[in-house]
Amino acid sequence: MDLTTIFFAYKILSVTATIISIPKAALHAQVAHRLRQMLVENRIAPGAKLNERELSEVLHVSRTPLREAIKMLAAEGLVELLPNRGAIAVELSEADVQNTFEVMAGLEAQSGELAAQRITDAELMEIKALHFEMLAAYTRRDLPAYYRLNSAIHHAINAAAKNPVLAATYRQVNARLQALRFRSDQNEEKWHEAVKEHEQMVAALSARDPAAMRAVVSGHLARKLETVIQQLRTAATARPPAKA
Amino acid sequence: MDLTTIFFAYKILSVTATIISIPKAALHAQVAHRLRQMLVENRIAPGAKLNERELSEVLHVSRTPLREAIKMLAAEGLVELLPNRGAIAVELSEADVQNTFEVMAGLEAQSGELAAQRITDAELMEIKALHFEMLAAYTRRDLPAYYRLNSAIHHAINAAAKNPVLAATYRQVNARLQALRFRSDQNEEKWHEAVKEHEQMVAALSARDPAAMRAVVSGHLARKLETVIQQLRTAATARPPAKA
DNA sequence: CCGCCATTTTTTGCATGCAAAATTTATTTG
DNA sequence: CAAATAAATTTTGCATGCAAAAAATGGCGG
Repeated sequence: MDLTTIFFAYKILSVTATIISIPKAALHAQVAHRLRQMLVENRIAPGAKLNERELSEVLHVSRTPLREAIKMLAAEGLVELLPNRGAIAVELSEADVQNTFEVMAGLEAQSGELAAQRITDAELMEIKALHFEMLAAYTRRDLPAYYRLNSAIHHAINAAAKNPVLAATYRQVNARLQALRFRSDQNEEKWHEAVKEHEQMVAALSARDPAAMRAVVSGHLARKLETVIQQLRTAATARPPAKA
Repeated sequence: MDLTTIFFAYKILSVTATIISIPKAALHAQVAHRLRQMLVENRIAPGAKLNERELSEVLHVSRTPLREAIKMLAAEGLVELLPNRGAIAVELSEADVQNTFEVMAGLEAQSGELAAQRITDAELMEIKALHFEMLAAYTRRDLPAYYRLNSAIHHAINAAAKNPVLAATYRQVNARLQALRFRSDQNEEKWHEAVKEHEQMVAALSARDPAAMRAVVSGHLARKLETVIQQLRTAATARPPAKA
């Protein structure tokens, strides 16, 4: 066997990889992704320390790519760096939650406003379909399915706004809040309100009415904030401190 | 001399450091700061490669903290990571610039809206003072001073909005645009318009009129986008490609 | 002379090593 | 026994080393 054969084998693999387009992501990127998930799913509690040796063993990587991933998460606002003391998962105070929600509300309102201007008929139909699926999940009181569809709808609205920068900014700010919502159970009445607000969103999008869409989305987020704050307070009284 | 003396000396230093509060920032943070400056000031051209060996020599650090800093800048959207090929300074297409400006406009509009609701008399007075200083700079056609004061006013409005998360998000998105504005010379007519719009902002803040403030800020940003796009196009025709 | 392929050189990405700082544990003293 | 200090341990932060990938160089045939 000659080197040419090896070379071509390599080329084929390389091309295949390029076509599949995910040959293997860089290690630090993989680690960042997994850590992000762990943070968002509350598998790492807010305030908990990120021990480098420990995590490098769990994730089967050396400390170098792990540390690079942690720096990225810090820039994203998911962890906080303490000089000479490593990193901890961000712990949002009630004020932090309010401020973050305020920003989220602004971003979603803008997203909705733009979507109402730019949405295509195909996109609108798909959102309507998702909306009906969500109604089904609501009727069954299937919370996981409801969340999944709710998130899909918001994602679809973002896509319809046709602004990738806005979508990325939204995702980044939203990531910090995901950890909060992750285990939030629904109040029946609020849930009903939320569903009705979603109806109004679909109506505003169908009417291509940006101002109406902004108003509905803003109100929707304001109520969501209320719900989260309530849960935050009851949770805080039940379980005083946060630990690693 | 005994160890106790050493211990107390350490404690004193430590406390002093805490009071002064900048004993020495972590190396990766310093590097990130310096790189950020270099990118924003166009000392690293858009599209240019960030050579690790080269930069580590210039900045007098090893590659490890440098790489950590680059990862942070990537998360901030100032550089782009190319798998196995390092990082390059982001190069914004015209569409990117439009999308980024759209987000900026939304954030500034919200910031203005909130500021109009929450600004204190003291803050308002300071903004008015800065505004007069800016008028002085405009009258002298002192562009650097004008920019500095313009930026100070926007910063003050952000502060008056009393939302640190919004301010941080604003800063991050704005950083990507700074590189563009850095060497933009002013068109006399547009400049005059901008100054008039600033007058309207002060008026809206004084009147504590959130809706008016949002409208003025939105218009202001829309015009700024126009100016930047114009300059981008003339610059693009003058100097076709970007190089390292 | 130009394009293509093999070889060399450079560069990136990750692992490891080592010193300084922080934390924990042990010990001493009032 | 408690407070405080000293020693030991752990942990972080940075530098260096090494393998793999990419880029640059050089040689070959057309």
